[in-house]
Amino acid sequence: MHGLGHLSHPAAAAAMNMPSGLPHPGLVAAAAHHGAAAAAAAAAAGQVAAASAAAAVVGAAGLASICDSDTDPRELEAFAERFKQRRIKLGVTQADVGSALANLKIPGVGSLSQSTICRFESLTLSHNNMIALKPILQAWLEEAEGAQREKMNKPELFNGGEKKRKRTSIAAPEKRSLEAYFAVQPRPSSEKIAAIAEKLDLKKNVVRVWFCNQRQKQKRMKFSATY
DNA sequence: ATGCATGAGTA
DNA sequence: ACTCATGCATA
Repeated sequence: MHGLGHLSHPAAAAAMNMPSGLPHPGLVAAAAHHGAAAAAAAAAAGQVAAASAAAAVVGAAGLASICDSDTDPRELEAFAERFKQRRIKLGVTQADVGSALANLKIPGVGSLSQSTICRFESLTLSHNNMIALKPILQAWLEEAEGAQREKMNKPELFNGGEKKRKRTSIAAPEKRSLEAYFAVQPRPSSEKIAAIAEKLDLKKNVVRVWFCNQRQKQKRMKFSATY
């Protein structure tokens, strides 16, 4: 219901889909989308992209490593932990941080959900996503600690007769089967998906999305070796 | 904290 | 039809 402008940026757009499989990309790719939150990621991605571009210029052809501390997994991990620690010290919840980001008047930066803050702290986001969010959360942390006496508010009360989204739950047996299929073929064809769906008596779309989410999981910082 | 889902951007 | 960032709903 609330509208924060959308942004379009060639830099981020040009590096959207990563060439999975080849020598790991030290590039920054991030996408913008979703309402207000979209703008946030967009801005962050833009900044990082610019920085990477500058550093990339050095490596002519053969080299492709970015020794930037901001992209170093260890640095991110350390920051995430420090962040959580200090956040708790401030007596602020993950949800609070998320909404407070909007009050931080960074151009194009809106609010984020409790889910995203949680995932940032637990490193269960993609490496690129972590890099994009770090500067934003760091800015919030500094401001929050600086004005530790201020008050925070988030009077967002709006309601109507909106239909609640239902979360379909896949039973354990079916889930095990899916995992088995995934181990053999992480990217089944549409036909294969249809077959699996029928066999497990699940909607084809549910199966398709399950595979998509499973692939994303593998790319999360915490479990991916492809930093 | 995490499962299933959406939507923009890309190919 | 996929990837990727992100979120609602829920355990």
